[in-house]
Parts: sequence; structure tokens; C-alpha cells
Amino acid sequence: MELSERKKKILTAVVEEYIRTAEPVGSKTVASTAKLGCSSATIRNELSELASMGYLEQPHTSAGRVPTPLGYRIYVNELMERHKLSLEETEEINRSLNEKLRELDHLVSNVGALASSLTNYPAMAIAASPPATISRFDLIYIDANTFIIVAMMSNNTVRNKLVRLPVSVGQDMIQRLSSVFNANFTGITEDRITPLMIRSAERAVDDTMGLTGVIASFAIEILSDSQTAEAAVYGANRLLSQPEYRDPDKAHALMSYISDADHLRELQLTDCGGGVRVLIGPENVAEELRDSSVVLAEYDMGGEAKGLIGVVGPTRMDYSSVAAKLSMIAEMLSMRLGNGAAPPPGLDNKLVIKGDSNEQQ
Amino acid sequence: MELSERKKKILTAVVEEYIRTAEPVGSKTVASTAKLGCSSATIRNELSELASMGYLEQPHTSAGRVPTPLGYRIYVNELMERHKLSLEETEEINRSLNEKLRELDHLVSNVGALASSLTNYPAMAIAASPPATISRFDLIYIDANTFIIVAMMSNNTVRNKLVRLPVSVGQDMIQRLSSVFNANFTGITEDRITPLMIRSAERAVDDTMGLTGVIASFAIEILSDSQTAEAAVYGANRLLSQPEYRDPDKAHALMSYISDADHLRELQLTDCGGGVRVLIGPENVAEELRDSSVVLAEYDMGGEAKGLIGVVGPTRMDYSSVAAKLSMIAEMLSMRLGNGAAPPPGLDNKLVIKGDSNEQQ
DNA sequence: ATTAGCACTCGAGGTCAGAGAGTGCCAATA
DNA sequence: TATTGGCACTCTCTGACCTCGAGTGCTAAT
Repeated sequence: MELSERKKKILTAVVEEYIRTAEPVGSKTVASTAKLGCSSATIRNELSELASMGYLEQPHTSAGRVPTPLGYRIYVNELMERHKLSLEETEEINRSLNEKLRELDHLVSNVGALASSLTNYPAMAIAASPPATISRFDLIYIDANTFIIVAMMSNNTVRNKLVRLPVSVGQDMIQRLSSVFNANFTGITEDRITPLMIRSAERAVDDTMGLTGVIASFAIEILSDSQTAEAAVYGANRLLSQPEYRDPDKAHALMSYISDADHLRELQLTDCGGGVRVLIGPENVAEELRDSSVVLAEYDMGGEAKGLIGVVGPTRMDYSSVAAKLSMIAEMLSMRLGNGAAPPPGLDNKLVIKGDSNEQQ
Repeated sequence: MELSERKKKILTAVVEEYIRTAEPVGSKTVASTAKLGCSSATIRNELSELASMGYLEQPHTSAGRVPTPLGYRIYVNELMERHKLSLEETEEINRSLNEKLRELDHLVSNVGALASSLTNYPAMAIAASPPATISRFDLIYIDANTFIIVAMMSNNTVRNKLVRLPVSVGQDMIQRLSSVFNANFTGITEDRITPLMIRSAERAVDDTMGLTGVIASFAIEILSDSQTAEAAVYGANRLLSQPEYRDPDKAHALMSYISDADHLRELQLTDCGGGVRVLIGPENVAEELRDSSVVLAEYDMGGEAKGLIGVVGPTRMDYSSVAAKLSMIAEMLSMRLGNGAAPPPGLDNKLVIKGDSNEQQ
């Protein structure tokens, strides 16, 4: 059933006023904000119809109206004006990403922090990549008791490990280990590594010191890591600035829920169709999110790897501005990380750096 | 001034009862819990003396007594029984650390999460190491457009970066770059790298493609990273389960404060004397921590590197058990990470792994 | 179809009295 | 002299009750 033009305007006014003030909105307020040429009595009739249609509800008989999840849905789908980011906001995102992209190893956490500070809601960042394989091993001989394993992976990440030995090992052994691993352990996923393979590699290099095992467990570790999506929340404390979470029990419940990376990974399944996805209240699958809303945006990390960046807040969320901001972040990130993309405008290197680093200890 | 035996017992009883219940403690309760052979009237007299000495206070005239920060201080220093961890608790820590130590790259975060879940308070972890230098560069030639920089650092961490080039580069160039960097950029701290050095390196290898600059900025980046202590909070949401933070404004203020890594790094300065340090209420330097308590334990990460692990909570904190748990975690970690230490009992490898890895993208 | 008017509803916030917990003091006691 | 029972007093907490104001729903007039 189609809403009349006036109903649309009234619903919009109610939703936006409620988003702004967090107070139930009365007919008088609507009459004065949405400048339709009619009195509050007329608005009252319309409001009561909108309520019976399920778009609004009353906390109690003599209070103003509050949007229902369905009301928000209509608002998000049809009514809200697509928020235009101001030049400052766009610049802020652009500048921030340029800075952060220098250190790609903290990409996920930086983008999460950025989204949270920009929207003033807790933000989550999830980076999922298809299972990678190791495309190449290098063993760097340091001294008789030390070597470094460097593994380059199919998704163009590099991982390393420093190995200290209580016994001496020769360069030749390192050399042999390197060839065997490059011959047998590259291009395969974790489940394809069998104890049998390891034992035969051990025999092949004549290893009596367990070196093969060490390298193999490193390989298994990084392969299995590459299957687990990185996921974290940032700015969870911002939840407490929202009036709907002034009840510490509610706040605690939601915060505990979103602090668990496993719960966040469940959001991976959400299909954003490359754009922004809004999940309002009961539309969320997780019980704990049923009174809250989630806005998600997907970005392209190059290849098949996808990143998800999202924001959690009360159903009374500023959907328009949040969606615009997340969408902008996602878009700019995709541009910078996307595969065949041109060098991003802000990176003033002659070279396209697609790597980074990390520490170990 | 020395407290009488009986006063000590009474103070202890008040502190422990208050820690347990978060309710002001009355004379009657003390009379029944601390089994001194005297009536509540006697206790009342003693309580009022303890109050005038500054160890206890009353929220209002006719309420029970609550410990002052000074009262907690006496309790922590002299009265409390050193909590013995149960066998299960010890085992839990031990098992947990064994698991976590497999992936040393997430050491800080894992230890933080462990401390938080064990104590049920927010936990912070700070890992500080003295400025490191690069002890060795290896450049791995992948193909004409790609190479990996691997830098081994003086603190035995390894970092890497994958470099993609829009132009071709030869193995010989990689070779030359490697020697120049090993000759000129090892063993020095960040501030010793000058634009002049970079330019002269550029000339030495006859580099027209900016490769030298890329490697140098990588060096600068990892050297400056090594100076910044890693710091983070875990389980901040647990704050909300404490009655003293049911006021969302208080909770928000503290949470925001401890969510800022820079604030945490200030705690680095705290001297724990190798053991556990308790900071009660106003003993904290930071204004924001003045109504809260912090328990810190230091562990030895090998060499001069120190880790700090801590817990924040209300002044009404279970000091005894928290101190015992943190101390145990710190001790076990030091054993495993400490320099010349014997291989830790739980690590069932033949080899002592002192490395790990990390990803980039 | 719209509107003014009005009775009605309900929550927020204020006041008040009674209950309960705990104190401080005093006089009696060992 | 230290301890104790007794008792008046103080202060908070709770629930009952009230009023105020915002907002509704309905009706009759336009």
C-alpha cells in the first residue's frame, strides 16, 4: 500500500525529529517542523493512521509517536535524503586513509577506529580473505643457531618467523629444507598438509633435529590464520554516550556481544551487494542485536578478499549520515586497495606499495 | 601509630565484607563475621576510632562504614592474606599461556585478554622495549617487479615488506641495495638516518627508481615503531558489571580514558620493582583514575624489554586475588620469555621458538 | 476534509510518612 | 577500665499520593 505524499512527509519528520532528540514526537512538533499547511489536529489523524499501519508506535497512550523498525525501514528505503558529505568530511576521510595506509599492517584496526570516530558509534571491522596458500618459502640463514622463515602467500602477504636452535645447523641443511618446502608445501591449503608429507620431507633432507616439523607447523599456522577473518570492535565506549544505553545492563549485554570476534565474524555472511546494508532492530539475526541497528559497508581488498566495515547503535541511528560515511570509507578504500586500480591520488610515492610488515618477538 | 590487634581484625573484616558486598558495613555484621568475643557496641567504639584515624568513612551519619583509600592501603600492605591461587587457577593460567605462546605475535593482546577474563576486570597490556636497531637486511628477489624486504632487529624481532614496482629491476640491483643497507643502515636508531645518507646510498647503488627511498622509509617506519610501546585494553565491557560504574557517565569517562593507548603508556613509568604494584584511588596520577584502582605487574620479555600487565577497577577491588593472579601471569611469562631461562616446562618442542610472524597486505 | 475545542490518560517529579538500619551516648556491669 | 545493653536519634529507602503538563482521541463546527 502506497503512502500519501503527506504521510510520507509526516513520517519523515517524525523519524528525523526522533533521531535528533530521542524523545517521542507529538503532533504539534510535527506541525511546526514539517511545514505542511495544516493544523496539529490533522496531523494527529495522520499519525494515528501511520501508527495503525505499523510505522509508528506510542510508548504509552498519551505520549508522542516513536518510529517502529518498520518505520525506520521505510525511511531508509524510500524517504531519507541521501546525505551528502561535506567537503570537510570527505577531506577528513581522504586524509585519514592516506595517513593510515602507510602502515597497512594495521589496516583493519585503523579503518575501524576511523569509522568509529567519524560516526561516534562503536565500529567493527572485519577482513575476510579466501583461504590462501603459500607461494614461496625463503629461509634466511643467520648463524649456526638461527634462521628466519619467510613465507610469501598467494594473497601477496608475507609472514615470517625467527627460529632459534639449541643445536648447530649448516647452510646446506637450510638450503635443502628450502627446496623441499618450495617443492612440496607451496600452493596447497592447510588440510592438504599431512603428517605423512612432513615425515617424508624429514627423510628427504635427512633432518634429525625436528627442523622440518618447525617449518611445517609454521606453515600450518599461517595457512590456518589466513582462513580466519580478522575482526574487532573499536570505540565500544561510544555506546555509552547514547541515551538508549544508559541502562548499564543493556549496554553491558551489547558491548559484551560485540566484543567477541566470533560474533562479529557472523556478520561476514551479510550480503551488502557491494554497497551499504542497513539492518534495523529485529532484522538482525542475533538476539543481542534485536534492539539495535547495524550499518555495514563492504570494500574490495583486491582479488577475492573482502573487507566489511560496520557500525552498531540504537535503532534511532542517524542512518543517512552513517550510511554516507561508511559508503565513502568503503569506496575510497576499494579504490586504494582494489586490484588493477590506478595508484591512489594521495599516495605520493612513485611506487605502488602493496606490502607491509610486522613484528615478532 | 600502630593499630591494636583487634582494630586490625575489624578493619580487615570491614574491607573484605565491603569488597564482597559493595554495601557499607555495620557494627553488627562485623561482630558476627569477625569472631572476636565482643559485642556490636564495642565494635562501634572501635569503628568510630578507625574512622577518626582516617581508615574508614561513613557515606552518611547513620550508615555503615566504608574503607577510605588509606584503609585499603593498610589492608593491601599489612592486613590482607596473600591469596593462594587454587591448583585449578594455576593450571588455567599455565595452560592458557602455553596455548597463546604458540602465536607470539599476538602476545600482548592474548595476555591482556587472559588477565581480563581471569579477574573479570578490564585489563591492559603494555609492552615496552628499548629502541631497537636493525641488525640485518635481506632483500628477497621475487621477480622483476617484486621483492621482499626482511629486516632483523636487535631485539630479535623480524619485520618484512613486500614491494611491488611499476618498473623492472634486476637481481644485481637488489644485491647492491642489500649490501649498501647492511653496510650503512644497521645498528643505528631512527634519528641517525638523515636525508643525506639516503641520497648517498642512492648514488652508491646508482638508483634512479626511488628504491633506496622505499627501503629507507621502511627502515624509518620500523625503527620508530620499535620505540612506541604497544598498549591496549581488553574486556573493557567488564567494567559495566561493577556496581560502582552503573552510572553511565562514570563508566563512559573511565572507559574512554583507558581506551586511549597514549594514556596507558603513561603507566609505563610506574615502577613495579619486578613485582606487583597497587595504585589505590587518589594515588593515581591521572585525574580520571582517581576513583578507581589499578593493579600492575611487570614481566621480563628478555633483554631490556619489559611488559606491563594491569587491571583497572573500583577501589573496592579484590586486591588479594587480583594481585595473586597478575603476579602469577607475570611470573610465568617471564619464565617463558626471559633470556637465559630454561625451556619452559609446558612448551613441548625440542626447540625454543623465539620468533613469530606477521602478515601484511 | 479540516479544524478548534475539550475531556481524558499517563508519566514525571515532588512531597510525605513509615520502616529499617545503623550510629552515638549513657549508665550499668565485670 | 574495658565492655555491654539499652535507647534515642539520624538518615536513607520505599511506596503512596498528588499535581502538572504534554499529548491524545473524539466530537461538533466549518
